[in-house]
Amino acid sequence: MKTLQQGADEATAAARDARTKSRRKQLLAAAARLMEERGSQEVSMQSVADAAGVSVGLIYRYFGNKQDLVQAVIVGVLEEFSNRVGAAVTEVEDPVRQIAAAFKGYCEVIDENRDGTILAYRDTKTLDAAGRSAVKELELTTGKLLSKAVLDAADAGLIRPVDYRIFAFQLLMTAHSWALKHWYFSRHFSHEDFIAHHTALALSGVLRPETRSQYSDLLGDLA
Amino acid sequence: MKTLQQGADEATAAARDARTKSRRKQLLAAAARLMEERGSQEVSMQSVADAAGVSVGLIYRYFGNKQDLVQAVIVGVLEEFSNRVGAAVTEVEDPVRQIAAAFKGYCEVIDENRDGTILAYRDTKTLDAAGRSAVKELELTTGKLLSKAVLDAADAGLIRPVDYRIFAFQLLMTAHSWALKHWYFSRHFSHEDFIAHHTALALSGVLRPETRSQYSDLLGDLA
Amino acid sequence: MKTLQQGADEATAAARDARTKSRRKQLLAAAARLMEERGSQEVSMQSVADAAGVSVGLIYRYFGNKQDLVQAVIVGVLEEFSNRVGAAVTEVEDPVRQIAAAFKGYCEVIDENRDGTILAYRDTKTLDAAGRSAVKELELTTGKLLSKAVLDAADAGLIRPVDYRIFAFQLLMTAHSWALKHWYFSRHFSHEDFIAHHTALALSGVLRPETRSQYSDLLGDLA
Amino acid sequence: MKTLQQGADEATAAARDARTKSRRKQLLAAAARLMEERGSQEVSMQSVADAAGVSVGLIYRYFGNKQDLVQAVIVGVLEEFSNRVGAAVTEVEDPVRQIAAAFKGYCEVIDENRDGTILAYRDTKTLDAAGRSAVKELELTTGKLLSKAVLDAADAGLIRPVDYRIFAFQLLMTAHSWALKHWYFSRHFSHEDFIAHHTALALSGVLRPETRSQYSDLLGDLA
DNA sequence: CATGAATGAGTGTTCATTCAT
DNA sequence: GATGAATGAACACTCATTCAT
Repeated sequence: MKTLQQGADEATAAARDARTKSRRKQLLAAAARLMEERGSQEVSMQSVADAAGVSVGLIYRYFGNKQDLVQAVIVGVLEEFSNRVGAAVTEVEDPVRQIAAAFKGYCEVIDENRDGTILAYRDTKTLDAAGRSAVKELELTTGKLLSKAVLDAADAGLIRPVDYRIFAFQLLMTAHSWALKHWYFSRHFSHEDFIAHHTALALSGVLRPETRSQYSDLLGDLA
Repeated sequence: MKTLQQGADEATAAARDARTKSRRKQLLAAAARLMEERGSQEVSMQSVADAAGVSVGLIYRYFGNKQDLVQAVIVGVLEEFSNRVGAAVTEVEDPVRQIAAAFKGYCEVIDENRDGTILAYRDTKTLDAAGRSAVKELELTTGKLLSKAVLDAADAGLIRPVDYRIFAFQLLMTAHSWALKHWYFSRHFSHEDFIAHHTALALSGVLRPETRSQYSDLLGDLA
Repeated sequence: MKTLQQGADEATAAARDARTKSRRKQLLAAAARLMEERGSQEVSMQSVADAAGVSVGLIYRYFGNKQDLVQAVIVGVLEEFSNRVGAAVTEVEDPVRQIAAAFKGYCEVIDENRDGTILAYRDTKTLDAAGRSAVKELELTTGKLLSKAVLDAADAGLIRPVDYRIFAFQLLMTAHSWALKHWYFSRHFSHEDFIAHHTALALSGVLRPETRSQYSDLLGDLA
Repeated sequence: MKTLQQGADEATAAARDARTKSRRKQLLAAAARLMEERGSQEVSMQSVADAAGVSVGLIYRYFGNKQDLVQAVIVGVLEEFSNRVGAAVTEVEDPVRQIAAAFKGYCEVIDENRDGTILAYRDTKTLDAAGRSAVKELELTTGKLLSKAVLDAADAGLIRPVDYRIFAFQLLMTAHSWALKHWYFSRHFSHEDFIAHHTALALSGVLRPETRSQYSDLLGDLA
């Protein structure tokens, strides 16, 4: 049985924990906003503090040093990517349509956080070995969501015998390219068109002739 | 008619010009080496001077400031890319094989300068508007070499009606991905395999059914 | 006559007082350990709190600021010195042997707290005027224990007419030097040898020729 | 034979070298003044720069970091000590009078740089292992000047068989004590008296009975 | 043309101290 | 009494840039 004091201690400990978590989030959000805008190197700890409305010293209670903060921002971005793609995949049954859904989902997350994507590309190099590993791990996790769908489609005999890693990572890179080459693509295509074109192009490369007709809605002009 | 003095002046002017150019190259080479290795932010002007065996002050005679130097390095990298890809394209006749040749050429240049590729991705953002424009322009130039081949193939009725910009930029990005995701691809594929797989995948997506057989050597397992 | 309440108040007041004192001791002990190890400048208030198992804020209830804490640590060290030397002196009768006993006692206390000795030397300067005075006062107190023995020996006609302050402080400094120059002395002498040599040297300088033979046990080779 | 250019190069190189040396001295002097006054920890690099009339950055061209600067200051102090004591010793013949001269010389240097002495005591601990070694080495060097005289005196049969290291280091510590306990000694003694008293006390401890009369001028009241 | 000493604003980081709980 | 989150001034150190020589 708990004494009153223990109950109170637990309550305050829980409250403190909650505050700690929200502080972290607040700092992370401020840092993410600035770093996505300018790149981590151009963001000083002081500017993060200012943006978050706290003092510099406080950041160091939540993140050991700047590199830790940068890593947390990047990991945060990638985690959200992974979560949302996971959700997108599970909403469909047909493996080929799963591929399309995952790709679409990924493209959409990327679009909503283009700056985060670019940040991950630019600043992963500044992390230490552990940080880089963590980032790669997350990317692999996301990649596996796609690989799974590709393997399922292959097992079902719906697609040609393509190397699933080549194909899956190609899709990932394509999604990234919307952020990385936005200056070019956005000049010529809406994001929907970009997704449609690339979905068609990718599937057109792997679908078996006899199954193409089932997916003519995805193939567009390439049907 | 030229006086002797004028002749002498011209001669020295020319000599000076030559010396200026070689100094620039020397500085650029030193800067490129260091920046590709560590990223431009991690390279100090002093370290460039040391690597080039000159004084810091001298760099400022050839490049207005650090950003100028970074820009010159990146532009240098991209120019070499462009030149070498141009050479690769013109060596074949068949438009489809031109596409394959250009892609292969690009991949090879990228492979030989993976660090330069990454540098261009990481540090273009630090340039001013003019610098970024210059870089984009160069990338477009390279892209056009591919686009041209794609359009020719389409005109010849060899491929399906794919958007040539989507397809061409896709090939560029794929080549880049060898550098950008080298940690992943090199784990599973030799560079030759990487090229072969991606060539097959890309062409498989656009070749018309009736022409596929002509290019079965390029399509590999996807033939 | 005391009311029950008053009695209770006194009891709790006494209890509080006791708790206060033990808290002070606990903090002081933690601080002393750390500061003797690393020097006061290298010890943060947070690290003292951690070592004592309390919060930072609590330290400020017992010591106004860091300087107060440092001062209390140093004073504590010196007080212990004084107490222990006092005990050593009173255990002998013969004034000359008192000198030797006091010196030996002091050397032993120093040896047992070499770090404390060094701390007092290093960090007294960081104290304010009041702190420095307090420290000097304590040192004088200790010095007087020796001076007294010296004066007694002089009164008894056992030693030459040496300036007692010069002689007494010399002994103090010699004892300190075991801590201050430990890197040197410990390389060549055990602590017992150190004491023996210095006792002999010091007494040899002041003993009258006619009394030397009584103390040949203390004079060693110098007898 | 030297070309004109080579001659010019050498001239400028020499001039630069001279300027470099004087800059170092200037910075060292400024740093020494401040650090002797307040202790190295209380002196910021900025304050050294200000005192020397230069910018902070410049200090780092001459001293790798703050610790290097502190070490250079302490070493500078000790080197001067050593030099000046060396000069004092060589001016006399009689070994016993050499001891007295060296001690007197040392006391005088200490008196002229009491703050430097204290600095060496306080801040040697903040140096790294290499720095501490360098400092100890210098102290040993100075110690040897005294040891030599002591050994000579022993060889000449002028003094009792005292351990020369104990005796020599005792003299060093005594000289130091003028700086370390200046608050006490200066209250009671002029520096001359301090030297006279301690010379007498030290020699009285080691002189053989039959030689005392030769040095009655040094023994004072203890004669 | 070439040097490199000199500048000084700016960075990441620490830590004594306060105060709401 | 006791906590520890929060503050912010201070620090050591870096580096792009300038300019007298």
